[in-house]
Amino acid sequence: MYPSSDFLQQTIDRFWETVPPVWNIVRSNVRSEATQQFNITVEQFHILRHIRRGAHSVSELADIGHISRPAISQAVDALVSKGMVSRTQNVNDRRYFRLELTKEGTALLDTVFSQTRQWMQAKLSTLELTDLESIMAGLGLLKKAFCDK
Amino acid sequence: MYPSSDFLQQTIDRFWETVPPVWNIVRSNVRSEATQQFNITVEQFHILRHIRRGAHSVSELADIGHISRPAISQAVDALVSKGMVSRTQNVNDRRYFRLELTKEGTALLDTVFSQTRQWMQAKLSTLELTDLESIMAGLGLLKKAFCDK
DNA sequence: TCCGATAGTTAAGGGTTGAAACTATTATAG
DNA sequence: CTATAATAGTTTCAACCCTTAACTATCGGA
Repeated sequence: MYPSSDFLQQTIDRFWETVPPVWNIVRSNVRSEATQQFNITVEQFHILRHIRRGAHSVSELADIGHISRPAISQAVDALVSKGMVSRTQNVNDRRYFRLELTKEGTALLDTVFSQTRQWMQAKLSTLELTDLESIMAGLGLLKKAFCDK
Repeated sequence: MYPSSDFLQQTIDRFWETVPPVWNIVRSNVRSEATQQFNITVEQFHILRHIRRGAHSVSELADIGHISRPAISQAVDALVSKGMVSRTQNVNDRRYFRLELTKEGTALLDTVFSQTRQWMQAKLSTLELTDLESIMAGLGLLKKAFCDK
């Protein structure tokens, strides 16, 4: 047991007192932006984000977001009927449907994301550069510990 | 603009690619532990945790978790009817109801939390002590930036 | 050709959520 | 000492999310 078990405990406690509340705060900010202006839910916003970042299928989205495929499928369906995402069947392997953002979807994502970014910037701008570096490093390690392999 | 705007962007990007997936992973782990053994949902687990940490009213729980009072109220209700939480009216100010864990609630929380902790320990034990310190620091700053004031 | 794997969907059921309106109780202003 | 405002908490409601299980369609290899 390399890292002292005590310190591990404290880190886990810190996780619990930080991640859920912070995520709820960010989430409700996104919700108010996205819902009021575009009638888009937070989960749908997530999906738009991931599609732009290169996830082009339901399964990929499910893997990345660690959510079940049916959940993704339903959300994508909503986005397609809203005209934010297009779904085109692959010709070579017809099991695949390639998801792409439409022009409207891109515009929506740009708007909501830049508003959210601005809000997050305001929050984070209370910190020094070294603090940001610290957050960057900490999150990177957290991601590594939980998401890798 | 002290911290370079660029680095701020990168930090925000890192946030988005880390927090939601990590939280989903942890969430589904808790869900499978708590649901299968005790028929308790993740949100109810949260509430038990916070009550033990000293939140003894619906409003406090709502503030801490950044969730609406009605949502808390309903979840607490479920926990009371499951016998995990007791609700007693304050004699001096009868608007208040003090929430406490019952013996069963404490036992449940102990079990689920220790299982979750074990699982998280396994994940985090791939890291060095300095990495843990880094996570601890980063999360602390994140909490400060988003939750304070 | 048949069987197993893969992509995705549908169906059903339980939970969550926030807004708005409501009750009950206490504090405060006049 | 009332009228009013503030606070704690609940109920209702409508929309939503997620999971499991079962299903369709398609592909790939034995």
